[in-house]
Amino acid sequence: MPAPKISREEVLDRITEIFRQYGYEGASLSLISKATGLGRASLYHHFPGGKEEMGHEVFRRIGEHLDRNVLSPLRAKGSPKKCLKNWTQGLNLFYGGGSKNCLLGTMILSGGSDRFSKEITSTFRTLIDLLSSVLEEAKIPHNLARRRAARAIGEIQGALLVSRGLEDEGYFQQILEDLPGELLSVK
Amino acid sequence: MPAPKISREEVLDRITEIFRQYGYEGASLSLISKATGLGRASLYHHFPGGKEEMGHEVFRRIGEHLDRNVLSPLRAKGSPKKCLKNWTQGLNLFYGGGSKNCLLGTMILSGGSDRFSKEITSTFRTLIDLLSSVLEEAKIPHNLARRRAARAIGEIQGALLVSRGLEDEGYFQQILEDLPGELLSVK
DNA sequence: TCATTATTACCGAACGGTCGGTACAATGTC
DNA sequence: GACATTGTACCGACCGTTCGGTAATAATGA
Repeated sequence: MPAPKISREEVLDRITEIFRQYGYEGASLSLISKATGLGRASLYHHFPGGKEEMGHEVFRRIGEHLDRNVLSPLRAKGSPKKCLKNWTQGLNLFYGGGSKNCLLGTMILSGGSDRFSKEITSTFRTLIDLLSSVLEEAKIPHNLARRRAARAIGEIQGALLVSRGLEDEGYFQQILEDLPGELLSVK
Repeated sequence: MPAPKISREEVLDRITEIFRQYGYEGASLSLISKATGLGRASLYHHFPGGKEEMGHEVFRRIGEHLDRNVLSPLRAKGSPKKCLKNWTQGLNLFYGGGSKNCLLGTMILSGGSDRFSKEITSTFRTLIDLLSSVLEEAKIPHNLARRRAARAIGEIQGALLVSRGLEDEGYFQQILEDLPGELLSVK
């Protein structure tokens, strides 16, 4: 076989970036072709299922990235406070300090909601489960932990959206800074 | 002149619904034509500027709705607590209990961000200004009031998005219920 | 009062262009 | 030669938009 110009994972990363920026409907094959350097035919060779298959693969890939860069701190041993600090740091990097959209949000509001509802809900659930388990480790009662975790996930999504709406990335950073303290507050 | 089949404001309301559901790019003229009962060509009679003019008009119209149904409680005389309660009630109605997208969020993440950035930022700013002024009336220091108000707007957006992601409208309701208390807490 | 004229509302058909997707021959590597 | 990979050329469907034309009402003048 001829040496691929570019690895499959690298292809997926670039497609991810297009989906993230333009949403599912806005991510045209022309854009994807340009971003990957692959012609239409090549794209269909790698993803016979077309755009929809690309979408599913992108979710798989983003799951890996999320796991490695964002979720891993939540699984690490160490004080909950430290865990959460590392988590928000990971989030900040993952979202480019507030400059990058979240693929989940973009997909939900740009026509991918029906196609990828399974991936979307399960990703949100994983996030909430993991976060709330850290809170429980900090002696926060189960129900409260779950409520706070769910709320925090919403806050992050909202912060990404509003910081874009206000054209002020500082907004995202602010929310992120305050999160660990509020999640662990005894109130 | 022949009697219009449908009033301009009614037309705008239906177009708004399409934009809200499908986003700017996803809202095709065919969809809009179907929703309004007007042929594609007729739409250009009412909106010579085409889809983009429709977008701007939709923002004007949604501004009116927002003002009447959501913002007015914040301007009313009365205890801040009462104001906020009425506000969240208005929000709940406005967003169909969490079942309807927010036009702002949808536009931001579906290709309308550049075209309508002026409308989007100014709407967010108005919301934050008004909300924070209510908090200041409740003796909350200026800076804290502004931070809490901004955070609340983000939470609402996040709640709408995540409730869709989790396919659980209860999530939105929950956030909404807790908001007034947290905005006014002395902590 | 009644025909005439403007004005307005609307639509069918078509424009050039892009969409996601496919058929197939050519290429390069083993 | 076998086979994975790719470029080219193409498809029908739909995109936002425009044009030519029709029909209904309002305003006009005799």
